[in-house]
Amino acid sequence: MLQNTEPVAPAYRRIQYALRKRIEAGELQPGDAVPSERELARNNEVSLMTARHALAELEHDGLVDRRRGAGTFVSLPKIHFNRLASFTEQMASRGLPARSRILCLSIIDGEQEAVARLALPPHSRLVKLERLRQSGEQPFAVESCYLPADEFAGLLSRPLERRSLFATLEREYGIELQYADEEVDATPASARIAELLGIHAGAPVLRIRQALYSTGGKATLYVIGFYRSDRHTLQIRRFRK
Amino acid sequence: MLQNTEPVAPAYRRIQYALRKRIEAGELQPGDAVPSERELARNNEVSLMTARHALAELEHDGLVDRRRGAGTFVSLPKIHFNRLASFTEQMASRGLPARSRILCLSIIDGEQEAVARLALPPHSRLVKLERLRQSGEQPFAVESCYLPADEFAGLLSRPLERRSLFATLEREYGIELQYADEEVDATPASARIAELLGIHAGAPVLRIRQALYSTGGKATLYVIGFYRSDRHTLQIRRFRK
DNA sequence: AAGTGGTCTAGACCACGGC
DNA sequence: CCGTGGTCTAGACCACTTC
Repeated sequence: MLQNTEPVAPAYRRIQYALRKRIEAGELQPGDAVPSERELARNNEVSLMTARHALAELEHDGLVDRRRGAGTFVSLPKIHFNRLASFTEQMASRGLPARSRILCLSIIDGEQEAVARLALPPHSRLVKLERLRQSGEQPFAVESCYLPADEFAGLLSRPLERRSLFATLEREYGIELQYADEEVDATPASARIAELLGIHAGAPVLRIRQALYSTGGKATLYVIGFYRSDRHTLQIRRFRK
Repeated sequence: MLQNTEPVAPAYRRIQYALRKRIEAGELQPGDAVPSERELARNNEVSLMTARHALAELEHDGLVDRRRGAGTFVSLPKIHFNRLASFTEQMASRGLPARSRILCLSIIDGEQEAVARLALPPHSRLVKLERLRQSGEQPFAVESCYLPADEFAGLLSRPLERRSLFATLEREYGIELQYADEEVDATPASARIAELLGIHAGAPVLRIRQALYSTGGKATLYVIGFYRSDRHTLQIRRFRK
């Protein structure tokens, strides 16, 4: 007879989940000791190896530090370097007011560069969303996003004024963005860009071209942005190994 | 009586080491199956958990992929995105000829920005090394490096024309560079930079300021570089999580 | 069906840290 | 000294993939 086998999380996952929640809730602060392997084993009625597995993975994820002879401690909140974040998220993390104005939202064709970067057949139709990014009243970037029209034509009727594109893609389309490859260079502002950004034509702006990939390595979004370089610097951390 | 207890690597480390060597030697190619947990346990006379530990860490390090029911396989050689690399290394990885001309190598003081970024006392003396970077005969960047003069005055008599600064620091000074924080923006070329790079004054160039940190998070090297943006674009990969 | 990785047990001894 | 994490055993059952 078939049991009603609802999938149950492994013990070590449940232990991790409980600890994560206590850390996120602030009940366990950075530097605080978390329960030892033996304690976790007793309290959760699992063997030492299982409790150990839970803590070892948490350490690997950077949530805790383990010190032999001393214990396991909540680690300092890790700074996310090189994290792919939406404009809205970036501004929020700096405590700045984020606004954007939609300059263009339509279906286009003939954007060869975007089509190529999205690995689509030539002449594919695209949704184009162009926005002026502002911090308060100060404009500092013009960003154009391109997506395959086949899948995302519905975006034309979404409230993109109010909700971030990332959020819409993730919540309404179930898209899980994974990473972006970016190409950065410096270029003189065109007359149009200059006017939108309130600078002189020909002034240097930072140009960032991003191809964003979702689960499975599928290219789903291509973005070209022009940034006033007096109001925006790009921060990167690179590692030797 | 004290045994001659020469420290011996744990069993799982020895297993990892052996597998790593076989992979590096090309005996195990990407996609090839590596011995299963049970095989490793038998052959190395360890328990299953120990063999498992060895493979689990190798997976975590990205050397192998594990698939339940199928086996453990050598993973595709991972590409190092966002790797901190010297000019010499970067050019080599693209198969381009790298050259540089030293414009200035001396001890200076009064470079406040560099002093601040290196977290040194206000009027510290610095070694300044300024170089014109060329790919073949084409100049494409001017880079100025600053290091604390106290530690690195000896650089003045090193053969920096022939050997990369990174290599000199790593081999002769035992410095282990770990990571760099970079700030990128666009700026108009000054008259001097323009002349060196063979472009017009005021043309947009990419400005990259790097603080390089060695083991222990110590700031060791500060670099300001100006890059012709028609010959150099910066590539970054950002991750969502 | 045979083999694989995933989870887990109920112990053991060791090396190390802090008191 | 005691408690901590680090390593390890000799098994077990399960879920999954491959054939």
